[in-house]
Amino acid sequence: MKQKRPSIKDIAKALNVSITTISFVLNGKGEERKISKEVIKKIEDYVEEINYTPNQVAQSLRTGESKILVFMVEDISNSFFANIARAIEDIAYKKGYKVLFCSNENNDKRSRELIRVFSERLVDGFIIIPSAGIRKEIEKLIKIGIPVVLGDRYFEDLPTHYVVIDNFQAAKAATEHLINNDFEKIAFITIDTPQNQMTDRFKGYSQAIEDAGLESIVLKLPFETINKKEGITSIETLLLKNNIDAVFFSTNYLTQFAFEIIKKINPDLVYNLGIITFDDNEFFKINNPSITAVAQPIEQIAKELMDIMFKILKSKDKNIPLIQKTLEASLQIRDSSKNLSTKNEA
Amino acid sequence: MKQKRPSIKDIAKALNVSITTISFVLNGKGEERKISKEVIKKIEDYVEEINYTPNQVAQSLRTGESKILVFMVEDISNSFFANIARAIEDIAYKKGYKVLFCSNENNDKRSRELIRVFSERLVDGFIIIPSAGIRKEIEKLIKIGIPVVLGDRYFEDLPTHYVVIDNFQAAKAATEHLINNDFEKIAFITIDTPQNQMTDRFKGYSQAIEDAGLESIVLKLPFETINKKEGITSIETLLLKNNIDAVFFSTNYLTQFAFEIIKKINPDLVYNLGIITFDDNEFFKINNPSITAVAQPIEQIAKELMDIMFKILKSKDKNIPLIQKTLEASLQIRDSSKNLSTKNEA
DNA sequence: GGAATTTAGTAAAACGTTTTACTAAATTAG
DNA sequence: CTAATTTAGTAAAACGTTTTACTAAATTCC
Repeated sequence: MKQKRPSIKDIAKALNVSITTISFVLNGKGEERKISKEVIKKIEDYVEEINYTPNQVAQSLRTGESKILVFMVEDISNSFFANIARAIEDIAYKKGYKVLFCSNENNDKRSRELIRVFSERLVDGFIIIPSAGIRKEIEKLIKIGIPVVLGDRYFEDLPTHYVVIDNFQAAKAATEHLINNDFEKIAFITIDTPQNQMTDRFKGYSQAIEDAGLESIVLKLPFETINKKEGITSIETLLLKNNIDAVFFSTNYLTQFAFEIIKKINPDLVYNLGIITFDDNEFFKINNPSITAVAQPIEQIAKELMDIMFKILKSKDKNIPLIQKTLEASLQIRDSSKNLSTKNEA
Repeated sequence: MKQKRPSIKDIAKALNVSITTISFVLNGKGEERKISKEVIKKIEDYVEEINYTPNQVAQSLRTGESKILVFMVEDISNSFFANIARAIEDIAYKKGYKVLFCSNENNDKRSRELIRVFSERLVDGFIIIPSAGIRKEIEKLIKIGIPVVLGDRYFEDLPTHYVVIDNFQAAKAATEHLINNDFEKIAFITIDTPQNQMTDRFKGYSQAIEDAGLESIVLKLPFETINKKEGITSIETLLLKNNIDAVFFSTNYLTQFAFEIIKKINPDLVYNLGIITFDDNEFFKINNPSITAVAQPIEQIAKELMDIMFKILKSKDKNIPLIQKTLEASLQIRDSSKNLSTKNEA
């Protein structure tokens, strides 16, 4: 059943030329290598006719390039990562690269396993949203000479190329926006992780709260408790006991998780709370109330990541200086950060 | 800078055995090939020590297998596809396969280009959500002997393996649900395409409407008009002029698109309309009102797709009988399909 | 008109595996 | 004690490219 695809050798036999000649022609080096017009035409025509395409595996083996990149994210089904993935895909295919996606669940063991699978000389480079504990593995990849670019977060003590956003400023601005709208008991709900995208958001919140002389109310949820009873209880407790009037969520899946809880406690609560979330989403726009969100510049992030990747790939052996980009996020102000009560009471 | 990774040859030199022996040992054929315990141990230890991993490209070239699958969807950033992708990824990596994702934008030209890129003997199989006009290309892939499984839709006149859901029943049940809730002017908004996932949904709606003796109100939007002025006008016109009391959207991005318009026309409109959408989403649960949705069994779809793929891969040369699965969707009943007005008026 | 150069290619090695076919030594059978 | 069999491996081909080093013939130079 399985047909044997034609190889260069078959073409050589059919046209009575050497495989070298064919290879040169196919790689556009015909003129340069002084192959005659007629032979070039003959080869091109025949290749067209039998619809020959080179075996990429053989090309890879010979050239050492696979034209495949890995994009490792926390979870490809999360809209933030899925959107970046889409943008990266577009750029990659335009440049003749393919992209292997994988989800590390922000889990070190899984990250290591994935890196191991790929580093077997199958891929040309890694774009990684790293989990907290894979500093060593990243370091090793770089030492071996495989191009690596980190996204969303990085390791403070490991010099790598990266693209992140200014999480401190973004979180500070978001918190200040709530403060300016007369919210006074503003809670910050975040993930309990040492990763700097989260700690910076926390710092931004803290700074704004401190500057305003307000009370800091923070809930740090362990990643594993999301969508679990333990997480639900923590959020319920916070919402009910602390008499808070606003919440700032540090990431999109927290918001999603918390909304279900809020809805269960009291469907009206969502209207009475000031709400801001990190990471924007189509649905926040159409929700009632529409949700104010810190929007990361998805397209730009993807573009910068890929720009760096291609720069490394082009530079081949010689090391290029570190490229570390910090982009700006933008606050999408919507209904959920309007304060409907305080002013009237005053 | 770039270190040369050790190859079998290097191990052979270091241990003074032949590369054949090493290959046998590495592939677990040591005992079978009567290699002595000591040599096996020596090789395994050394491999462990230098952290050797075989070059997958060379393996691929030799064996003809790349352990890479392609998953081609309309748009990887669409939550429906992103979720299937995630499930597929999990299954694939467990079996030692990697997954290349790509988005065809439901566009024939792009689909063809992608198939061309991949069919160059780089991938072991295709899982494809096909655009309308690539029947020929799919046929060619199958003829060449590359495993192909279609998802979400298929070509009526082309015998292929596929996994779909019973769109007719799902749409009929959803429409009947609206009818049972006393909605009487139920509009169906869909994409103008001949693909059977959509035509079946349309048929399901039509059947239910006809059975109930109601008026059929249908808007078929060309794919290109989504998020464009033209599409906005069409939806606005439908919503305003026809005095409809319910809407059934045939796919998630239509719902998203329409909600923005509904919100702009009149924020309260969303509460007064009966609404059902195809494809469920976390956000429909937390929206106000929560949105009734036809939920496709994501995990099951992914599992069936991969089951079929692995069956084909295992069967190697000999053709296996066609596997065509039709799964059931489930209606997630929420606020948006409750009728708040009609009963009271009566 | 011979040397130098250009033209128009080709042969063969290499990339790193897997696998088939072979072999020399040791063991067993009769 | 010889023949047959088993043990413990090895040599070499093959997968399909790219690329380096080569060459024979034609052309140009002076």
